[in-house]
Amino acid sequence: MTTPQLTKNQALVFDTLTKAEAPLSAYTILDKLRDHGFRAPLQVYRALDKLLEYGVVHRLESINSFVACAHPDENCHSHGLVAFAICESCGQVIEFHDHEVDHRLMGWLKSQKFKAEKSTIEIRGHCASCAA
Amino acid sequence: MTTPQLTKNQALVFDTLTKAEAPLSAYTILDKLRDHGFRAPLQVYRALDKLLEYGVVHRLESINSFVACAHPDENCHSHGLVAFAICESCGQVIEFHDHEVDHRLMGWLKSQKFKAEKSTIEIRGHCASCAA
DNA sequence: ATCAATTGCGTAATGCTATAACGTGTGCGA
DNA sequence: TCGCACACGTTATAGCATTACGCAATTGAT
Repeated sequence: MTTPQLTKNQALVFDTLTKAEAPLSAYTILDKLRDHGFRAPLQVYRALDKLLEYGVVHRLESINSFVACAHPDENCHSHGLVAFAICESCGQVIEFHDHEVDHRLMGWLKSQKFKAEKSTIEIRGHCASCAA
Repeated sequence: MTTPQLTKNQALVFDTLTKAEAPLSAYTILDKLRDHGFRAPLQVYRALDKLLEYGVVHRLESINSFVACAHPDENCHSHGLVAFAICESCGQVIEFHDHEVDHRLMGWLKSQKFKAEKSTIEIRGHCASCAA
């Protein structure tokens, strides 16, 4: 699956996330885009939905925020599982793909006859710079 | 760490979660406990905070809900990582502990000099009964 | 070319999730 | 008995997400 041409709103949201150094909440994105004509949360959520669908943005469930995918080149949907380490001090996010973890979890799910659709792996703590 | 005697509110919330067949949101718990004198969200959240601290309840970040721990005997804080499979049809949750996954993730975190504090592994999909 | 279906967009209103900021009562050790 | 820690109760507010409605642009089959 290749990423289609982004619409104006989608491009604005994506650019905002790309330039940010930490995950942003939908409402933070909204505030940053008011000068570009954004007025309501739904404009952000609709763009985010598409960007998530295209796999160029990730949602961080544990902090209700969004980040641009760290692998602009490849499409993230092909990576299987993705894990995130989220620094609670500086907000920085490290993205991680591991086939071992993937394989192990999938094996367990299979043994339970569970059909996986979406997955979330998020570790919160402190990054190297912030861990005093 | 052993679980202290629960207060009245904590016990009410814990019982509600234990009897439920699926995860409950804080507000759902609140509604179920109105007859027992609960009137405000904070009463629920305060009880939940303690129950989470004691390790007898888990928070499911991806669906903003809470479940009683599936291992009443042992204390969940000792298990290291916990993974959940959440059925999007029936709401049932399967809890899972795996040292392999644990070890692998911890290894990666260590290589990044990242100090982990809280972790979330949640897989959403359909359980054996619901996957038509 | 036209009509229908799809998709994106804008706005307002609403609902759900979580916390802040008060103050009260109770038990307990110094 | 004073001070502290902790649980509790209430009100208000902040933060996150969706529902519902209507319009505009695009596509694509007839």
